Amino acid sequence: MYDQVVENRDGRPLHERLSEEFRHRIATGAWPEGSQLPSEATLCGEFGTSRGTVRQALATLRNEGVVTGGRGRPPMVRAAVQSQSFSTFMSFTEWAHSIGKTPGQRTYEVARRPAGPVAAAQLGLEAGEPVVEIYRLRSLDGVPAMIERTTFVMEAGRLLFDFDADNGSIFNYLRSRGVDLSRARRTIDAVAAGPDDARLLEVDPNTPLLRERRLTSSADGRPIEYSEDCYLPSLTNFTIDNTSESRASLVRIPTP
Amino acid sequence: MYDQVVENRDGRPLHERLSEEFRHRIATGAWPEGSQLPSEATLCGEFGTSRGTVRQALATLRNEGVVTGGRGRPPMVRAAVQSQSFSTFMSFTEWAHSIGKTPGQRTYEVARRPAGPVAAAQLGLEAGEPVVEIYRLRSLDGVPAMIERTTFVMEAGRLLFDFDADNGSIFNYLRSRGVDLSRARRTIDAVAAGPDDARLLEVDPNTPLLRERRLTSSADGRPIEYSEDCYLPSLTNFTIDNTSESRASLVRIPTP
DNA sequence: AAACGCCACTTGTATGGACAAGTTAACCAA
DNA sequence: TTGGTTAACTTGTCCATACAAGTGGCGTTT
Repeated sequence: MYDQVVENRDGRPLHERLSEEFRHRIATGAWPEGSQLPSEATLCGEFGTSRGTVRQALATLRNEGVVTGGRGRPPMVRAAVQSQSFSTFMSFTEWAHSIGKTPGQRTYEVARRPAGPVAAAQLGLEAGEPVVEIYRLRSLDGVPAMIERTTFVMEAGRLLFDFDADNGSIFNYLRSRGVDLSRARRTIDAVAAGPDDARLLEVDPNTPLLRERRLTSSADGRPIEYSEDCYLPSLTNFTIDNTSESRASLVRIPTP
Repeated sequence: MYDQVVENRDGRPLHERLSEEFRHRIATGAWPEGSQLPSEATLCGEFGTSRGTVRQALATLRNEGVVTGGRGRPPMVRAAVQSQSFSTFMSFTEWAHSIGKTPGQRTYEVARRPAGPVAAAQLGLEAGEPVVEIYRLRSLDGVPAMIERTTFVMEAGRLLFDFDADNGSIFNYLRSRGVDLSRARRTIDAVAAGPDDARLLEVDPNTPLLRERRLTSSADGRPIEYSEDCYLPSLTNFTIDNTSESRASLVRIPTP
């Protein structure tokens, strides 16, 4: 019955396809929130795999916070915020589509200029080295939602002059051009809207904004992009589930 | 040589002691950031355990983002923000100590009163059911840092009348009294400081604050506490590392 | 009826083996 | 010297097994 899950030897690991199937069952309500899911032995029988593989699949759901556990206790489906894939979390465009809204953008500037001190420090450059900066307003269903100030190292930035910044996702474009974007460090705080941002977001100056500073790097740690994104908190915020079983990946830190 | 790690059969699982030892080596610089750590086979030999156990220990470090991997590629120590344990993340007092600062608090109110609509909805109560509310100013090294408005269900709240709220950690106190606090959902956004909060934090009204709304529950999902904590963003912010390998546990969501 | 103990079942922990897939370095050949 | 191939090594995946530890239900005993 579920042979298409197991037989599909397209290279994807088995435990990955299993965890995907489990996620799908939870999303569709086949395994409702709060219900206890089948025992590991049952799942082994259903998919014809070993227990280790089933446990590996369940483990990925566990540290997404979707499934609880406990010795002797059957695992339960937990009411958790649904996790987002890396690309959904990185790309405003993809995120907007995933929540059923239409993303928009208006680009005010694409410029090659010497790096400022903050961006240079984050990107590991000397202040004054050339970078590409983009200044955009992002909207959801036509309503202004976020201001984006992004600084790219030249390696990635030079590609942007061939890109219509008013049309689509920079993240997906750069990926398609072979740029390795696979790590991101986000720091979240609050700032008052400056006069420019306030005008674009159509709010009063000094309105509090939710700021996300993001340093995106390649797999081997070379910085590619530094961005300061200011969200209208009435439209967007950030959520995380924590449990006592796992160490927190989101951490509270003192400002230097 | 490392027999004390393996031989210590005090009930703690072996893979947990291993991952702790690994974390310790990274923290002390025995395994410097950016270096590649010993092969799994080497670690098996060193600790006398099987490969599965070593891999399980490494896996916990992996989804904290501390260690990278890859087939054929030796695992490397990644420059990541150090993770915080659940209790460090939950308890302002414990967090302050972990960063070498002295926590302070000044309690302005401990009151039993009917639940307001927001707290009641979050805690799953009828509006008007009795709850215990606490209003506190938290400080770091004597400097005001955060305003805390917490609402407890009576089951936990009744214990607080026996507690000196100006002295120590409510979280640790409740835990010691047997209250099960093991899950938390945090939502982060930005708000303008109201007149009361501004006066206590010694800032101008309408200064942007970093707001964390937190619903803490027991293991089986019963809500215990709902809190709205407003941080001075100049002193505190939140940070998270993301990679393309894992689905994001921190998610961006539209405000209802 | 309540308390207790036993037992089946479940998950957590740990071991061992096997193969696949990728990396690195040494080696040989042109 | 340069290029490509090979071989050793490493990690990812998957399997099978065994035992420990906790849960819940059943039945007996009190």
